[in-house]
Amino acid sequence: MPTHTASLFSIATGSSEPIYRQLVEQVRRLSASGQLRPGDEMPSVREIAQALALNPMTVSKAYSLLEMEGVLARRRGLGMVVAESAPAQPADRASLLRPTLERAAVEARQLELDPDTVLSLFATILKETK
Amino acid sequence: MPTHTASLFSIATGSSEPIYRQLVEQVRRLSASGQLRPGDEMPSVREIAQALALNPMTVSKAYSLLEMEGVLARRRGLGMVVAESAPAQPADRASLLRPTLERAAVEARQLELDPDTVLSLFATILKETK
Amino acid sequence: MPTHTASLFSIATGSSEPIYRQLVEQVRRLSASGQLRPGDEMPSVREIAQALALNPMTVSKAYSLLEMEGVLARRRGLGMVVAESAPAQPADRASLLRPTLERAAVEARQLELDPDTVLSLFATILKETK
Amino acid sequence: MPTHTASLFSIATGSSEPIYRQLVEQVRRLSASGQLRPGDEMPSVREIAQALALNPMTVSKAYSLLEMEGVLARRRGLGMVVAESAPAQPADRASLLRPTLERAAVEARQLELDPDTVLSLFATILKETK
DNA sequence: GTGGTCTAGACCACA
DNA sequence: GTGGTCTAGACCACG
Repeated sequence: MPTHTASLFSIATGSSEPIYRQLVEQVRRLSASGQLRPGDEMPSVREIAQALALNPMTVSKAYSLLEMEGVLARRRGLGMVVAESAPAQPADRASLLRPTLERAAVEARQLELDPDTVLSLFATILKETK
Repeated sequence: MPTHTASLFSIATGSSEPIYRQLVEQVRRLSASGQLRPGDEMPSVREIAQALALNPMTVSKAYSLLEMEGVLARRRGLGMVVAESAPAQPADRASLLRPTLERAAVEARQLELDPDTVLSLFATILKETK
Repeated sequence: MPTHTASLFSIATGSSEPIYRQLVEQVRRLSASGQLRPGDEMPSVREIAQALALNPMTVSKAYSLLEMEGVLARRRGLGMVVAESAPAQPADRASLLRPTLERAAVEARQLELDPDTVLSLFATILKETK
Repeated sequence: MPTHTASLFSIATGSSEPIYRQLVEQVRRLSASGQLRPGDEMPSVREIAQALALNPMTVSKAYSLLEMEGVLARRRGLGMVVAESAPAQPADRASLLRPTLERAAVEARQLELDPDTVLSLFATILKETK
């Protein structure tokens, strides 16, 4: 199933997070959650670059990294597709979230915040985000 | 009350986060959590630089930013102290944690993870970190 | 509209005012007076550094402060531009001059100088400066 | 006539202007305007330091500079007095104000402000300050 | 003693 | 190409 829209992605050019990394992580998550499935065709570099007003090199760099990771595969003359071996197990999904949660835990400890307080705050935020 | 130890700080030189920013955020959290209180004398630039094997200018940059933020105050010729107006309310402490939690919530949603799963994972990580 | 000349700036290396601050204040005034307009590309750090025979880090420090102030914006990998939100109203221009005028007024009062004398002296100086 | 009060001076420790320089300039102006007259005894270093909560070295540095300038004179065993030769002509008084006015003129020019606008603004400020 | 500024020169991340 | 970070080492102003 081809993926026609470049609007899959939402890029914050003002963010401190590099653009290419935003792209990489979004594709990684879309793949892990099954919203992108093995065999899906990715939009071309040029298409994404134009749609998001980015430098094509930036998009290309993201694709290259995703290819090295095994999330995407390059099909000569056909563009990039989601790799057949792309992992989508729940366990992996959770592991993608772990680094951010660990960072939050460290910050909470430095702030000497009570774990229960932190958990209930996080629960509230999770509901707001839903 | 003077602050004698430069071991207040733990720096990860290998991190992608700039050293001066690690220092800024640690002081900000120590102040917000009340571990540094208004009037406390900060260790001198040279002291921290030597203790952490950093260039004095790196430490100085962190101090300058903290002064601009209003967390620290400069006593000319005498060193830096925690500013009298430095905020330390619990509400502020939680707000310092919010951005990271919000980011985690967005990532969880993109991964289509169940909120309860996420919360229990976070609870586990909080215990590990304690 | 790109800004081609680094000769926008005039630096007094002998002054007691730090170079980076001279740069900051000049950009601030050029922006407030409309000589630099939102979207204008600033000369690169290296370009200014070479033109004025300064260390690039000195220029970079000025740019960083201006970015924090919201006068300039960073386009990653592309250089700095004048921020869209940079203020340029006449009211603001006058307010930028006020502190110096207030200081002069206080000094005049301490010297017990007649206001009319002071004003005519200032008028003369304004003509000389023009 | 002895000068008993150290409250002659108002020091802003938070100002960017060095304390010793604030002292120097205030004495200079008080002398130029005749509020301090030749032969007047100045408060002792210790007295000023205690009254204003300053480091005695800071006060001493100011006195030394004023002595070098010829504004004050040291009378062994008697402390500092205002020098007999201390100038108080109106011309000198105005010249003490000139640097600040020149700075204001330069800033006004850089802001491309109309001289008449600047003058009327200054007139207003002078009235407020009176 | 304190912090502030500047230089020269290196390396990195980003587009 | 762009700006960001860091080091090593110097000098200065302040108290």
